[in-house]
Amino acid sequence: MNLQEAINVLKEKGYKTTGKRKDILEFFSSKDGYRPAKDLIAHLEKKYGAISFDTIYRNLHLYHDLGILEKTDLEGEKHFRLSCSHHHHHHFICRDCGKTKEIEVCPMDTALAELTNYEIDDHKFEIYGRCPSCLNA
Amino acid sequence: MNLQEAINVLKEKGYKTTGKRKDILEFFSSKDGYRPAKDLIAHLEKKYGAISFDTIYRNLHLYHDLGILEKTDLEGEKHFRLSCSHHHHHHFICRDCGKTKEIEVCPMDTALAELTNYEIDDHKFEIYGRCPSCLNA
DNA sequence: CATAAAAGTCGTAATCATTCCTATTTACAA
DNA sequence: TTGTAAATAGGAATGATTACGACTTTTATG
Repeated sequence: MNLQEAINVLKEKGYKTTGKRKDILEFFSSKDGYRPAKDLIAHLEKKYGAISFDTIYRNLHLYHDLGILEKTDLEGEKHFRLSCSHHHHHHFICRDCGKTKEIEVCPMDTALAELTNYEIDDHKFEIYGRCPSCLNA
Repeated sequence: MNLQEAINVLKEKGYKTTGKRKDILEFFSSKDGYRPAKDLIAHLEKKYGAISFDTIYRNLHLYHDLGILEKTDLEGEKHFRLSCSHHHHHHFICRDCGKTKEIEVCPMDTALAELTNYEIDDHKFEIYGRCPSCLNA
């Protein structure tokens, strides 16, 4: 999903497109990895001097509910990135820079065979480590 | 890993086996799912009336470092369970009762082919939902 | 046993991410 | 342009976790 698509989703659903909402989307569309709220706060404070936590977290949740942002829990902090909605896949996540690489393999189809009579809501397959550019630096 | 094995690991590494350390291990060996610190605190308070956070978290970290406990991040809370060290596998986790079911399939071998030049430290494959007994209740 | 050093624990304060609250401001439809 | 529901500000509250100095227990050793 890109910036314009995200704004369209917002408008279609009847949400207002405020300056800060656009700023938040621009922030994530300029990154290609998972980012914690604190990075977003730091970014917006450069422009506005101060920003309400409420604005940050309300919009992060809204975007997540609308499918605009993906979320993952990394060491007690929620991290977000723009959804890559084109197809189902998982991520390698660099623990230094937060950048992600798509992993095409998904083990759910075989795993489901082991889970008859279970209700499945969600699943997570993530690989952690260091990406080539962080290894060289 | 069972209670006695865990105590052995503790002794082998030169750590003292105090009453509270045994209590903590007994707590986890009596459960078969991931439990948050707050459940452990509630359990120990029944016996001791009050317990220091320091004792709880210090020992949870120690056990995790020693490989006695496995850890996962669930909605901003760290959850722990006794390691099932016999072989590599993953878990289904019930979001109601916390109980887990082992999943044998692991996609890492195929995923690694997509990650040449990456340093891989860890990976997580978890399936979330509701277990049969919670579905019936 | 006695005992002392090391390791563990206590009680509480501090920290950090996140949530909550009320007053004020803003986007946008009419 | 204006009315109003939605959004934001500013800061207090919450909940999990970490930190710390003082005190207590475990365990090795004589």
